[in-house]
Amino acid sequence: MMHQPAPGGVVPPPQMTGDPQQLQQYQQPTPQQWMMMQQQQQAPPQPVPPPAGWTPQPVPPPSQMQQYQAVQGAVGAGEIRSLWIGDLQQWMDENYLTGIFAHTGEVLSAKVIRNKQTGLPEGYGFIEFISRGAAERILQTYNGTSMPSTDQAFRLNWAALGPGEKRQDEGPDYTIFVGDLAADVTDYMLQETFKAVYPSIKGAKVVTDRTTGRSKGYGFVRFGDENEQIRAMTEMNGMLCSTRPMRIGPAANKKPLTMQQYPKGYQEALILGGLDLYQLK
DNA sequence: GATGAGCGC
Repeated sequence: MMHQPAPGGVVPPPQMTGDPQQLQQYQQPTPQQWMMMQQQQQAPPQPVPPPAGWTPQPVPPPSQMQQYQAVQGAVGAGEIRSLWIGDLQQWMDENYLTGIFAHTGEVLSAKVIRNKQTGLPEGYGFIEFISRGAAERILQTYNGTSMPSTDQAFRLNWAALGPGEKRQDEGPDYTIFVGDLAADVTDYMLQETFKAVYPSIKGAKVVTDRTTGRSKGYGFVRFGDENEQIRAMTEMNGMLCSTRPMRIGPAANKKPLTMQQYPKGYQEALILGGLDLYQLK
């Protein structure tokens, strides 16, 4: 196992006594506010505005965070020290997120992304730590384990961008399906397996069960270069990743190309064929 | 087990 208990200085949470990858049905003593909110939430499945009293207490940042705020400027600028967190439930707010890691003293802030129109959480957020190392420890230690007060697994990853940065299209992705993966294969391992031979690799993702966080045994690898995608389909089929040979197939692309990504002649054919432009945007 | 969906104003 690559994972290790958090090194000195960081008190591991109580559920972290064993292998973090072994999911536990551990239930932490439940803060009442969260439970109450959870119940409110479950009763009427509301599409629209958060009930008043959604947030039990406004978030006064713990005083220790302010100390670290000062440190922040000294920390390497441009260093990514935020984690992206997904699969959040609706009642999980900034308080909840910072609370989880408060004992480390290394959390700077948390942000839950909400829909601008409805104000409802989008199901993901960001957590900023005092350093990349701190964030990495959290990622290693918690990813895949149960979130407090739930049997929902943490889904954590590096934040790809800093706040305010724009995600730019680097062109289309060429994706392959990879099946027969061993249970221990992670996004990172999958990507590394291809990286040396296919430099255009953009990312790899192992599909996991939403609640347990366990691998479903298949995933996707994205390339920037179509030729590398095509080569990988044959060259990597049957190659070992972790302990098992991969079975590679074409990816069923759920996300259609944008109109600009089609070759010119093909665009016209689509239009003549009555395919609406807006379906492709 | 067999075709996801996840990046901030």
